[in-house]
Amino acid sequence: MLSIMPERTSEELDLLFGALADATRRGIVEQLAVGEATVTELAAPYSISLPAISRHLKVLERASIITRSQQGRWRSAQLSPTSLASAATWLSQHERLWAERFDRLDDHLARLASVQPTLTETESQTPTKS
Amino acid sequence: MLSIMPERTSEELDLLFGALADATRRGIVEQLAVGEATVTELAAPYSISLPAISRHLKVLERASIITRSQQGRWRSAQLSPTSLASAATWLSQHERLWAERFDRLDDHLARLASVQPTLTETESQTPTKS
DNA sequence: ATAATACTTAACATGATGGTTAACTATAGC
DNA sequence: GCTATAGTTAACCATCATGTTAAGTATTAT
Repeated sequence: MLSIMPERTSEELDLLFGALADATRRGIVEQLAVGEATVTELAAPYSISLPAISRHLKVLERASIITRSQQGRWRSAQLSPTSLASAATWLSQHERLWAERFDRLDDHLARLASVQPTLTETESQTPTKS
Repeated sequence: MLSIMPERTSEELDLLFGALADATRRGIVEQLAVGEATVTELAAPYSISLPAISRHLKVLERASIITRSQQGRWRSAQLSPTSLASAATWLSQHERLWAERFDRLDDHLARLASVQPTLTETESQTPTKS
């Protein structure tokens, strides 16, 4: 398999998936997907304290999901280029072993690539036995 | 036949990503990708106790990553059809916002799709764990 | 019936998480 | 210099996670 992404160690994957296993942190990632933001901006949607946000950011940074920079007294966070892809790669590698399921994901991704989809559609759940 | 995954609640994503944030559990998923296996078989590669494995399986089950069945006194685990796709979907939806990175992943997936193996065998258990 | 096998559940120790408030650092503005 | 602003670090607390061993359940084998 062509290596686009560097091999992640097990610990790196622990950090990566672990960082995503929290709603606040996923929210921050979503917010950062729109664009770079300061800590206070990132904290705004939540009712938790700034130190709590600060620590969430540290978790995301340790997982290489974000990078941080400072200008003046403002520190901004931005999404790291390849991070989430590592998680996606792990998933796709294991999904690959279920052919139809993989196809479905691939189809899904292909559509996402082309246009902005309307995200509600009845789905046909076909339980496939291995 | 676009099958967008069902919307996952935040808690479901917590469980999903949280379950993958552990090397032993990812190992179990990898093992199950080869085929269904019993608890003892799944435990074999690891130096931890059976109760520990048993609990890991419960975590994976709660995250809907696996399902379990019982025949006689043997309980086997099998990968659940749509589970990992939910995580992959979340990732792809957020990756989408970085065009080139997404394209790279999409390309990657497309290549995987073309070399797709058909792995529909029964019980070939090979405890090769690293 | 008894014993072995394949697990699970219970009880417990320990460390990691996620939140808090209080105190600290550093820059910006007056 | 003084004060407000932006953020981090420290200390603490409650809860969850992950491992252990011991005991329990259910099925297979003798």
